[in-house]
Amino acid sequence: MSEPVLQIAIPTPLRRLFDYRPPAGADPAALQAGIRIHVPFGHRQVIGLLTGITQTTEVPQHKLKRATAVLDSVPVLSAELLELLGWASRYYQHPIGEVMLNALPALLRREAQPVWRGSEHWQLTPAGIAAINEGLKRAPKQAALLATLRARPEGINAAELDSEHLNWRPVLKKLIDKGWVEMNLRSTLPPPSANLLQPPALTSAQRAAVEQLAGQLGQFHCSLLDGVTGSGKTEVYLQLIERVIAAGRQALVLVPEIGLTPQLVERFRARLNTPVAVLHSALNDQERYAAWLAARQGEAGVIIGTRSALFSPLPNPGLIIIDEEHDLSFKQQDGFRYSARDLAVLRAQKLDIPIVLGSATPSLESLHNVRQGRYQHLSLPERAGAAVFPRFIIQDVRGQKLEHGLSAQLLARMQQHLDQHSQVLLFLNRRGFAPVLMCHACGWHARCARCDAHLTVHRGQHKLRCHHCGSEQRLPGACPECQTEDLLPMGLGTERVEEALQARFPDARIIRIDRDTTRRKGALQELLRQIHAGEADILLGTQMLAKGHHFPEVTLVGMLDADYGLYSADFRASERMGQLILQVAGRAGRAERPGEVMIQTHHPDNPLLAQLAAHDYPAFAETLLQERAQAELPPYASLALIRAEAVDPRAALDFLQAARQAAGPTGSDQPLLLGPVPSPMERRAGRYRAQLLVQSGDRQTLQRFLQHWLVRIEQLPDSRRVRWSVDVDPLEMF
DNA sequence: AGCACGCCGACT
DNA sequence: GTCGGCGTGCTC
Repeated sequence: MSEPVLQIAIPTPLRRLFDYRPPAGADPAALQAGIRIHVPFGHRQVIGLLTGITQTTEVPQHKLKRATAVLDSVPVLSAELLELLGWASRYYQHPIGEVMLNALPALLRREAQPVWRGSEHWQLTPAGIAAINEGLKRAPKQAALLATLRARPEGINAAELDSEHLNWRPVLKKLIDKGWVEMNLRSTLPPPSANLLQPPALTSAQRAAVEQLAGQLGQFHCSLLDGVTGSGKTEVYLQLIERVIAAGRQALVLVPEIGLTPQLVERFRARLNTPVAVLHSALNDQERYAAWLAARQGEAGVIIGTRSALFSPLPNPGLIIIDEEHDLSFKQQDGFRYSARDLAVLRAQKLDIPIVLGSATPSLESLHNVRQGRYQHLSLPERAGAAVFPRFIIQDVRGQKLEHGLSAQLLARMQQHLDQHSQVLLFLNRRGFAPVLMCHACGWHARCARCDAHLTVHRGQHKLRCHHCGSEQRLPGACPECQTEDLLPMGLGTERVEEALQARFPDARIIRIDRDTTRRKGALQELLRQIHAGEADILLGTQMLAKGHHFPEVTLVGMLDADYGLYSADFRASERMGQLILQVAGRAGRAERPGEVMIQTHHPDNPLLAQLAAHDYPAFAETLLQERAQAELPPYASLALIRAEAVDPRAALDFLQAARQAAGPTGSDQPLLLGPVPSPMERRAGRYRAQLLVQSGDRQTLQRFLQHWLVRIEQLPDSRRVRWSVDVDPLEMF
């Protein structure tokens, strides 16, 4: 009898599995698909994943090696996940070994037998409690930290402290030295709260949605929960999850990167009678492994996380929720370029459980799926509570003299709202002081040495910075070409608007929120706290300000420049602009004072703006869908984008040209190849970039084509001298 | 991607 | 004489 052959996924960019003989003396019963296994690979030992067992192999006997050791007694990937990942590897054309191993927590990728040591958290000691009662007048920082600790008798970890305190470590050290605080290691998730909050009353639409969805638990259903901002989608999720937990099953909740805030997690923990495992980028490897274990052991009834949490083990699957399903962060933008939203739908289907895609501004893809009858449509048309929709004002700024980007009308309205002690929110999707620095004498522009881009002026830090490669230099005092000291910052950024606002409204307290003001850990949380505490009058920011946060005191929203999305090279720009405008608008308005949204534009007659202003997202989406259908773009066609980059100016284009040749003749039943062309920003970080677009009306056709074509591309002589990648269903077209 | 092998230039 | 440059080839 011959030995079985193990098919192993190896973390390498090679697009295949590798065959091995079983480890010496291995128990055949121990060789289950989904276990990790040590194997010799080339000249090193690696951790691979057993995906299957066969009896035959094409590999010649002399090449076939013996695996070294079985590492797991229980599979780390269930059959269900193995199948999903195999499918994803084929669909996204990404090497199977990288796909499989990436689905595991880093600790399992690296270590044969990781040890869970527990995560650090801190608690007050009885002496600490006594100290608070005595009062600490001379040490305000210590007092503040003690207050936080007192509010969390079950203990608080580093990530949570980061969100509430700046530079807390030295202060904490003092408290530990005094014996007021002790560090403990927690081995499991915090247990569910002893006194859970009661669910609030639902609106009729919320109740209808919950009932409809609850009636469908136990089998696959994909529903689009189309709920305007403020309509209470989260409450629908919570009540649905309560039923899933009551049935002894698990719910997986995926949220966008910026959506996963401590407040959201708190809300889940305060309501749900189950341990909640949280997976996000700020976790260290130990914490990530702990959350993964809690999911796999079924201890966590809810797993909430960003994109990669999709691959969490779910021994008792009951429900998947994708919140803000239109959000771009569900698509990974490098390496394994998967869409967590799309794969989640497939996972739910394979698990035969329901999935809910929630959004106030659904993606055109999802709306299309509703029309095709693939998704069920549930809508929450009203804002919960007494909140009213804001009124839109389309402000024509053509020919107007703008004061640092602000029209007279917007300034006047701001004054009105500020006089009524309301908050005003201004949105400008450009950070820094000015996007261009020009010499008034000779016309010189500050350009990045490594990119085809202007350098942005950051006046506060006296820097010129490239927003594409991150390089920076001192702000010059004089033109490097003609030495004239007459350099003009041109155009607007949030920093400049902030300065202008401060001059225009000297008494207003202004808070700017963009990547520059929130870089420090915990800085965003602190600014948000100030806003909620009413310590701000004007909020100014980039899209960070638009997503996920709720500002009940804001009654006026101003979009300084809505035009960039209307006529862009990227066919998705207008969809995104619309979603952003409605999201920003959703920040305004509450019971007593309905909000206003002023949109400054040079295209006041654009029908898309009119549809948004009428709160008619369906009509807006319909217009865009018709455009997409006409242009044969997604969701009416499938796309794949091959990107290439190289230091040599011609290499990327030449490589893609060769790739195009390698595709052979294109018939009418074959996908269309468009390009290669230089990328919209050809040079970035010192590399020249190009792209080749593949388009087909049929997904399957595109799949089959890519599968054969990529093998040929890999055999091209330049395929190792040029950095290249495939992006199936690309969202960003450059 | 790693990693080793291999064949030509300037060094203790 | 050899250290090391990165081209080329392989990974069951």
